Amino acid sequence: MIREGNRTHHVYLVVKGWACRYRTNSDGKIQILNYQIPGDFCNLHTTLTQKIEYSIATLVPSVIAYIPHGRIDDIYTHHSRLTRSFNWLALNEISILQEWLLNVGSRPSHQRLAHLLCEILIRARAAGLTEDHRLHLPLTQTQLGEAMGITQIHTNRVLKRLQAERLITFDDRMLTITDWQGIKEYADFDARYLHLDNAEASLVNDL
Amino acid sequence: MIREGNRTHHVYLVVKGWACRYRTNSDGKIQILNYQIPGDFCNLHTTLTQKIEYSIATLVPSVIAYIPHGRIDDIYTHHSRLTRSFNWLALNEISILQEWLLNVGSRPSHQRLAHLLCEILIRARAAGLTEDHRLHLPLTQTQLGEAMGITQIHTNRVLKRLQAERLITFDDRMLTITDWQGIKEYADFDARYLHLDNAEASLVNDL
DNA sequence: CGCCCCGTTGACAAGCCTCAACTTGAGTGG
DNA sequence: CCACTCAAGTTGAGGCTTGTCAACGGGGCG
Repeated sequence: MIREGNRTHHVYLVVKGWACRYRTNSDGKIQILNYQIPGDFCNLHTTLTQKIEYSIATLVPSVIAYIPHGRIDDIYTHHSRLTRSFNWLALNEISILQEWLLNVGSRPSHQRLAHLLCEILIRARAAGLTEDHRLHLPLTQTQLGEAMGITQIHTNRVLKRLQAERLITFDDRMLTITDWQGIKEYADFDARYLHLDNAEASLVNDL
Repeated sequence: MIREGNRTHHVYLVVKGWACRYRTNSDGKIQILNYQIPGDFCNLHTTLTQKIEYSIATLVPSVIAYIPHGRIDDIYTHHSRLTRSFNWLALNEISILQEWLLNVGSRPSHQRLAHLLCEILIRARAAGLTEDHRLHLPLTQTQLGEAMGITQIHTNRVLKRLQAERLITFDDRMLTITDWQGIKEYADFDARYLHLDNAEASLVNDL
């Protein structure tokens, strides 16, 4: 959708599908910075600076809403309640990024994957994408690895391990958490950082 | 200064000294999320939710300004220009966190350290803490390691390596970048993500 | 003097990466 | 309908990076 370094005059909102924000370093390695599911903005940054410092890609065919910057500027100047909501979204992104940094910086790969899957399940559930503890997860092992800073091959081995420990099953893009309490403890996962009790969804409806 | 999970009624601003935000996982490992130098806010988060999800500590004896939340709320409702500045600060923190995530997730430890030192030099320079390419850096090897997700022992080895490659010297808390162009290329460092050309400092003066 | 924090160094082990080969399934073109 | 290609996944062997454990030195401070 957009490449690092370009300019854009729109903010992108995922309506349907999956997208991700990522950066590449000079070795060509990709680091995924966050996933976006329906209801998530991809590039809040560009509401204040038009230059974009990361790339955005859809991971499956998706429906994306384009919101012109002028519209956002309008909100900033005339709707203080909505402006606070935007601020809230930015701070929420900080929370998630901090958790990812903790995850990548301090947990071994099996806990790292378990933690990522926990986050994905909770966020997907909030977006209405789950049935019980099942979820269509359209990510390849490569893309999961890029979010955790490990290779696709190692992601494969760690996925096998989580399945062998009877915490999940993952076949044909269908993820099932078979032991939610177990994986939460295994991953040291605490959902509070996602702030899902707050009314972030209302912002989307107001637009 | 504050521990994870507490509540606070103030936003902290570093006036003099060094502080850091960090999280600990259940193994007791610490991950530093950002350093704060004079002019930096420690906990913008608490402007919207009073619960704090990370700990904050000073790294040297420091001077910290306490700004009551009421004051910030006042700004949100009456000063739209300043509100935008706060929003800008939040988005800037996102930029830095994203860069840290890229650093920890995709670079080997020697590049990781080099990149961190580049960032520190640039930010310290903007805060007027440098003389030329020298800087009093009051961080222990343990604290540097906690920002990069590596152990103190390995940090020691990597520091030696950067010195052996004649990129830096670091003795008695005095850091000198002896080859700025060299270390930038070595670390794959591009300062744009810090947004130092923008007028973030003006916010502090206005308060 | 003794204690503690910080840094230094070495030996060894574990985790993860790289390289490589192979399988499967979906899509494409003859 | 079949051959071919390509993306995704699987598996094994070997090596590099980083962690762990342990010991030691120096400096600040009670």
